[in-house]
Amino acid sequence: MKYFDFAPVFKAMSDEKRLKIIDLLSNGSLCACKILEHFDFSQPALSQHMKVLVDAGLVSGVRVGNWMHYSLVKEKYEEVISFVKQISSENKEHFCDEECGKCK
Amino acid sequence: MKYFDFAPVFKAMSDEKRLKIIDLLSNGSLCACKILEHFDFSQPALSQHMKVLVDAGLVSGVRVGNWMHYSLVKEKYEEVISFVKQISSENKEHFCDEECGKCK
DNA sequence: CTCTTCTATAAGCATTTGCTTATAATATAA
DNA sequence: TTATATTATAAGCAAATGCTTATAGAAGAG
Repeated sequence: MKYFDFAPVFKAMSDEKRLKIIDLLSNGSLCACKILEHFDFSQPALSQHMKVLVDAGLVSGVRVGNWMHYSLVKEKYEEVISFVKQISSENKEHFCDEECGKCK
Repeated sequence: MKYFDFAPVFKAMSDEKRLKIIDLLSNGSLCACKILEHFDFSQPALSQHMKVLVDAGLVSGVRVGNWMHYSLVKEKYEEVISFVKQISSENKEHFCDEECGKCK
């Protein structure tokens, strides 16, 4: 089942600061140094957060000279939305379609 | 910003087994013992997973005699969907609406 | 080249997570 | 009551997470 692929995506979204980073990037790309201004932690900490977001496919980064420009991968959020719709909806194939015999 | 409230929800969804539990419950409620049949881990491990899902508001549990009947809180998934839409969409108020001065 | 700026990586550490086994709590049945 | 079945909690442990400081790498300016 493809939801195995989404666990790392939700893990990347399970941190308040990373959600804030996503929000910051929603109106357009920003360089790392600009994102860092919104937080109290160190530059390496941000670099690690960005790596988590990039590895999850939620954010992409391109180097422009000395700066890393990060931006949202919009399609990924569409995928997340349709996944949440699918996993929570009835009338689809899933693992347990037999009755629960134990529970009377 | 309300996305601070969603970090725990995504944390609950950041585990493959818990996503599988959500999928199992999508066609109707199941008792814990029936859910457990789909996994290799112990009964206490499942109990802890269910607690995470219930605490996040993704699943509700009611005791029926000896059994706990778990079911999805459908509205919560609608909330998650609209949150993902909102956080990834442009043209909304967010933290950083000034230009990135450093990045020329 | 050297120097500076921006970003990434390495190592260390405290906290959290996810499991285990053992035990307790809850509810039914005899 | 006692016995059984289902679920929850406690304690312990290995692995993962998120931060720190120190260092390294990458790119532009002089």
